[in-house]
Order: sequence, then structure tokens, then C-alpha cells
Amino acid sequence: MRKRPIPLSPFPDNRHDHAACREQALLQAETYCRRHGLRLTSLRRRVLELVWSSHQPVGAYTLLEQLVTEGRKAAPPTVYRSLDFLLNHGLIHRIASLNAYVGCNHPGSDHEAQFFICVGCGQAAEIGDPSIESAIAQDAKALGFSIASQTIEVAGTCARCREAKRT
Amino acid sequence: MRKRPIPLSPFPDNRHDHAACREQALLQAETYCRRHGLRLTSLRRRVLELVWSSHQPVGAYTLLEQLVTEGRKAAPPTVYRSLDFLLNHGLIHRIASLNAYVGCNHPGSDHEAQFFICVGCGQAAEIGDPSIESAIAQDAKALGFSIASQTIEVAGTCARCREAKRT
DNA sequence: TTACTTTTGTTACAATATAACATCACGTTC
DNA sequence: GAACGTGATGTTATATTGTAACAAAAGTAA
Repeated sequence: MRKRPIPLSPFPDNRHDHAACREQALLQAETYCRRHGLRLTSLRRRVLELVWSSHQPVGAYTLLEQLVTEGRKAAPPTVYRSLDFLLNHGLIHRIASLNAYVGCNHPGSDHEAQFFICVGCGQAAEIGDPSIESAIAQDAKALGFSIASQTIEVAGTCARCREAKRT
Repeated sequence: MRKRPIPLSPFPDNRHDHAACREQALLQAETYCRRHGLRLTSLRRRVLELVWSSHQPVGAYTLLEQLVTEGRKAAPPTVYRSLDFLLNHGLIHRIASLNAYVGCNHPGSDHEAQFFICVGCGQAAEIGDPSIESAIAQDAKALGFSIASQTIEVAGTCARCREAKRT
């Protein structure tokens, strides 16, 4: 029997209360930063909030536009530095295949995840599947390879978008 | 019992004859194109050859520089169009985490692969592991997600580089 | 040859990301 | 509070990766 994957952040259903979802993520980030002596400054908090504005990975320049619209003095380094902070502490993930960033609701600098990304709605579901992990770990062992980081991104169509297309 | 992964293109050992390796890949590409009525033009062949100049994924602009050095009239679209052709027919892969391209020695437009990429020597090993595939397929099934493409890239240190670092 | 399609050349630009240095804000020590 | 040191942000410029759009050339078939 294979272990059950942990659906850390699956595709949200129709009655998903996203405001609560985002607030919870921000609270977790605040708690995490307080406990680790990190400064979740106003800028960093706002960038995190913007990343969490949906479950669709968002590009750095989209975030930049939003900051500027809000009246902040922001340039590319403004955004990238905040993103780096959030990435380093596991508060967001980078989706390499999209050059975009998505929130993570289980902070901690040292965790890997797998993403299913819908080309229809653009949403990304984060999975933590021990079966994938162990398969990769076994291959690494066979190769004598020591793993530093992983990029696992599966693109396709989510259930709801498939259903929508059928009609 | 889990199936054995197929090491499609593992980290080459010290006595790896890369000239032969590259020539074989080019022959395979020629055969593949002939059989499928595709035109492996001089430019495309040369780009493929340059990609195969090592097992290190190579950037588009590096290829461009080399073409220009050789006296070809090349601009970014020159390279990207050739890369697109080679990608579409499974003759190379794109490594999203590096924005770089690496040769594939089992042509065919519709195959997925997993890569182990050494941060020491820069080489990429292509693996086709059914265990990883099936774990992902099971997650997709559980989510009702239909897979279109995959990006699976594991970064770390290969056996030889680990050994080298120990001394 | 002519007509047609595919490939390549060419110019311009879009999108993503970083380097380098100045300034500001915050906490600590005196 | 004043002086200091450190980390965060502002600012300008530039590097890197990738595309759009159209013209010219090369291959293919009637």
C-alpha cells in the first residue's frame, strides 16, 4: 500500500472562502516570523498578501504594478527582495515553469512540494506526496546523487475546468 | 516491487567518449527526421550539435554567440526557432529551472522525463522512472486532473562531484 | 516557370531578473 | 536622548531570456 499524499493546498472548490484562506496564511506567516525573529515588514507583508490574492501563481511585475498603483515607491528590486525573503523562509514558492510565485501555507525554509497547475483557470495545487518523494530519493540514491532542491510542476487541466469544457 | 528506473542518460563516467555520444545523437536525430518527413536543416542540425557539445544544459544566448562566432547571420529568433523545432520533436529538453536546453537521445514528441542536475559540474542526467510517473499519475487521478506536461528537475550534487569535494 | 510553403534574416521590443550604491529605519549601547 | 551599527528600502542602470512582425530566401510541387 502506498501512503496517501497530503493535499496541502488542493484546487479550492466553489464555496471556498478565499478571504479567510488568505487571512489564515498571513496569520501563519506572522506567527512564523515572530517565532524565528524575522521582520515581516509592511512591504513584505503586503507582497505576501498580494501573492495570496488568489491561488494563481503571480508574476513579479504584476506585483510591482499593484504596489505602484497603491502609491508605494517600488521598482523591480523592491519586489524581488521581498520575494527572496518570502522564498527563503518558505512562505511562498516559485513556479519555475511560469516564472511566477504562489503562496505556501506551511512555512519553513526546508520543505519541498509538488504542484499541479491548471492551464484553464491558472490555479496551482500544492501536494506533498511521499510516494513521489521516495521515488525520487531512491533514484538519487542509485545515482549517488545528493538532493539540494526540487522543481516538480505538472501542467494540465483541473477537474472543474474539464467539466466546464465539456459543456 | 517497484520497477527499475530507466537511466536514459546518466551522469557520464570518466572514460565517456563524448564525441561518439554526440555523433550518435545526431544520427538518431537524422533518422528520426527522415522517417517523419522533417527537415533537419543545416541550422537546426548545428544547433542540435551545439546543444550536444556537452551534457550541461546550455542557454539560448550561449548558442547564439557560438553561431555568430562561426560566421552565421544569427539573431535571437534564429536560435529560438531552431530550439522550438528541436523541442517539438523531442530532440532536446528545456530545463525550466535553468532556462537552458539539453540534448535528448530518445526522440519523440510525446515523452516526459525527469532530470537530476548537478550544481557542481553542471551536468544533467535524464531519467525515465515509472515509479515517479505512476505516483504523479495517481495524484492526478485523485485530483481529477488531466496531465499535459511535466517539469521534474532535481538539483544537487552528483557522485563524482561529492567525491571531489571530500578531498 | 509558376505558384506555394517552409525556413531564415532582420529589426524592434517585451518580460524577467540583478548589480551597485545611496538613503532610511530600527534597535543597541553609551 | 545621541551615536552607532545593521538590516531594509529607494534609486538608477543594466543584464538575461524570450517574442512579434514583416521581409527575403530557399525548398517543393504543379
